[in-house]
Amino acid sequence: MEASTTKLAIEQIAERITDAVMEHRLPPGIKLVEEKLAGAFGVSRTKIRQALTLLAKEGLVTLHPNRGAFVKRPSAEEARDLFATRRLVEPEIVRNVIARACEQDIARLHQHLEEEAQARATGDRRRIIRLSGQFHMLLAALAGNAFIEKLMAELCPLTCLIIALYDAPQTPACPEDEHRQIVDAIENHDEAAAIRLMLHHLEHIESELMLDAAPKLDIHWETLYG
Amino acid sequence: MEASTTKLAIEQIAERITDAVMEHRLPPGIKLVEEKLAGAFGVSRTKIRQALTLLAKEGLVTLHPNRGAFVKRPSAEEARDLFATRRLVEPEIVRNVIARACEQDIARLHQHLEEEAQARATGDRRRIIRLSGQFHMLLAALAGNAFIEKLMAELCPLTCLIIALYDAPQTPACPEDEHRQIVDAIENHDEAAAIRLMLHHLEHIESELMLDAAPKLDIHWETLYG
DNA sequence: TCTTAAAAAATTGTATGCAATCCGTTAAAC
DNA sequence: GTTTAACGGATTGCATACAATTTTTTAAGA
Repeated sequence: MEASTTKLAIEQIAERITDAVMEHRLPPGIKLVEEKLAGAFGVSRTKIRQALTLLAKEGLVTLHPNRGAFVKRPSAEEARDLFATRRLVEPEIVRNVIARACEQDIARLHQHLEEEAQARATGDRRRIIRLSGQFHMLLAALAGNAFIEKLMAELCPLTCLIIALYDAPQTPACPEDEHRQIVDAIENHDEAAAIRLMLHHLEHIESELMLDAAPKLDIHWETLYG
Repeated sequence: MEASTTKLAIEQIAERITDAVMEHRLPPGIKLVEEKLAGAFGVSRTKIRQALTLLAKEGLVTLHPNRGAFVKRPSAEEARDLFATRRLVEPEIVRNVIARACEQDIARLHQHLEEEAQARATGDRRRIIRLSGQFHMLLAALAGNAFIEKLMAELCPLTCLIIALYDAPQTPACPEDEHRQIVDAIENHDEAAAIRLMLHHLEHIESELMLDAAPKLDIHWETLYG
């Protein structure tokens, strides 16, 4: 979120804020002060304001009138709705990818798995979390339906947020081989297996959350910039 | 789109523009000049601009840098993607409504059917088109999943747009009884029938479009305000 | 008459300034 | 000591002014 020399479009600003949320650098509930962001990005408040309305539409940010913008704190019910939606949509994504993917697409998937493995090897937890989400966004992109792709582009950052809020203290990040197994099944055109693995993967993520417990209340200022 | 005395929030501005699109008052491809809208709504361009970025995110408007905002002209491929998405999502909506709907919800559905019948009786074609879309939005709202509701709130106006672009010249609006039959099946908790009717309804709408022909090219200025 | 070039008008992109609102602090009252 | 009121600073909401860009108009040339 450091100032940049090139002029940023509002979508790019929104994207950088989204990345920060996905990497848990901006925790749920934190206030996004317009002037601070304007300074950080080297633009006027006008553009920040537009970026924030965009993010609010996306659902990543909550706008309280006259009080400002805050990173969303999804309720447990929203979290359940989100996973229900993903369980509906992602099997369809898998079906479409199997039906449409060319060699180049498969190569991109392998490349992504490689990046994930690398992030795991270096222990870069933030990158691991973001890449985990982006795996599903990549799949959605390869499925070739613009609306479903856009939906997943919203649901994935929100999922990261939910994990930040409801994750058990010392849960390890999603096991890498679940992603790899899904790619394997896709490559083998084994639709049933791919869907089963995807659903299992989603249920696995959701089951490790503590959706019945109260969400984490406080922002962990000490490690915010750690 | 006339000027108003009360101060409009940007969401309300976006909503009024959406309504105008749904009622085919703003045809696909038309340019939305910021100053004109600002005058019409009695606000400054700043707010119009935010409303337009919102609508662009929603997919109802296309933003060409330095050239302005235009009501979207969805391609045939986008139209097919849209219906594919609706065929995926709306059966789930029907399932959830059957599982969750209380008497009050059913009453709202009946009330809506009544409004549709009334619009049909008075021959108010614009209102018929908008209400047809809003029937599906109402169902989505009753399904109780915020993400699916939001998705449908985007897909329905776009569907109206697609109908404006690809509809056969003298196709009558969707037969009313298809909506009524769906509500009947929901009331009877007949999930299989409700889903079958919904899919049939969607296929019916899509099949009457001329997605293989070139979209209507020009804006019909003569009847724009007719 | 058609094409090209230049000037003018219209429109978008961005920053800034000011009013309205909210938040935290201090002071007063009970 | 606790609650309430009022002040000052900070922040948001909005309109406006100006720069950058595009579109339209006008004029000249082939």
